[in-house]
Amino acid sequence: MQEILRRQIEKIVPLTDYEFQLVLSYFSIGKYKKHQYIVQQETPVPYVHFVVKGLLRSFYLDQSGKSHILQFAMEDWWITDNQGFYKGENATLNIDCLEDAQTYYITLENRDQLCVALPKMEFFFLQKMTAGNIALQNRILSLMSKNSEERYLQFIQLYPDLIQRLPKTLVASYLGISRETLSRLSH
Amino acid sequence: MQEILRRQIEKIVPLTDYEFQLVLSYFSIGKYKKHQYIVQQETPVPYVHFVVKGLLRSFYLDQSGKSHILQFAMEDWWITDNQGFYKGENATLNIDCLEDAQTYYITLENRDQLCVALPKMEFFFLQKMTAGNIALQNRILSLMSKNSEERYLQFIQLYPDLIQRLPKTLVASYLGISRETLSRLSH
DNA sequence: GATAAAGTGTGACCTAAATCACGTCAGTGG
DNA sequence: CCACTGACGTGATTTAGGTCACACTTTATC
Repeated sequence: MQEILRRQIEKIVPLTDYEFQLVLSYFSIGKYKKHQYIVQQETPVPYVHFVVKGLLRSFYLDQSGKSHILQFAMEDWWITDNQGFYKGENATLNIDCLEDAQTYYITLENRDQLCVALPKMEFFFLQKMTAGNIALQNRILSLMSKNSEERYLQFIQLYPDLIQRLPKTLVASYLGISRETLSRLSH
Repeated sequence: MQEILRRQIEKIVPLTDYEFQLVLSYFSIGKYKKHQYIVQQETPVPYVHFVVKGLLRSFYLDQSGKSHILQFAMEDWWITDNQGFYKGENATLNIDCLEDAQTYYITLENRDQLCVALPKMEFFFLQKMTAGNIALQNRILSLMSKNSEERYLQFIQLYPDLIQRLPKTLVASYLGISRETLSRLSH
């Protein structure tokens, strides 16, 4: 179970058994049930979560009550409200579980201390953050330059494994289109 | 001129004079004229640029020939094609100068070596990347949840200094709306 | 195993924004 | 000083996608 985290880190920096145990010692384990919230708008965001099992989503509720999915996170993904977590502000997003889930979570203080104890972890986090940036930029360009169908096809291609676990309603909300429009696309 | 870079770094990590000279030694200075390209689609992306003077933009040309502005960069901002630069791929974006410009630029190898020579710089880059992530996520939510007018007003509010230096055509292209629609907004 | 709650498809209609097509004006460069 | 280019506004028309309203099916839940 912890191997999944180790494997991800080792794709970027090698770790001895001892070092990995050290890494782990900064994390806690959380178990959550479907529909459970782990971050709620207007409340603090103490943790970033590494998903070990299950499926979560972060979403924004706009003034008119519509929800917009910013991110999904299944096994091997990280999730939090970045703005709240890194700037120490209250959440603007909600995060809840689409399936029963288990995560390793860490506070910002612990993350920073981990980087002091094991400096190569800072490089790991920098690489992850960089990869996140690239993905976000591509999503922006996709929103600006592609129509609904093209975005849907791109999503299928990028996340073939995710799509099987998601109702189309949620995919639509991620793509920024209505449920009905998506329904009409998949003939 | 170099003070602008020093001030930005020192907002995150303190530097001695010696350390700052060390930092600088990894950068080169580039001067560019209005309309000049510093990154071109389908070619390598050797540098990330810190803008010291002037104004640049990165944009994506889609299949139909429409251009979509991903980012502006004026003094005190960083700019590159992230995907090309960090993954060592050819550019998918173009970057050109909207005004005569001057930058400090650095290769990925030099950045990494700088972080070895002065580890706190890695923390600096991590913080910058994190801030970038937050901004990108907010932009995505804005694209998904706001209409043209709301996005325009938000832009004015976020970048009051930028807007004075930009023709509305380019602002429209950044916001993902047509020139004409933007024109009709500002009554 | 009954009842409720999600998920999905589809028709009818509406609307924000794109597109096309002008005209005007300012700046720039030969 | 003239010609060209880019910026900007504005009308007329089109269109992708949103919204509303139903029906039907599948999945949870007590």
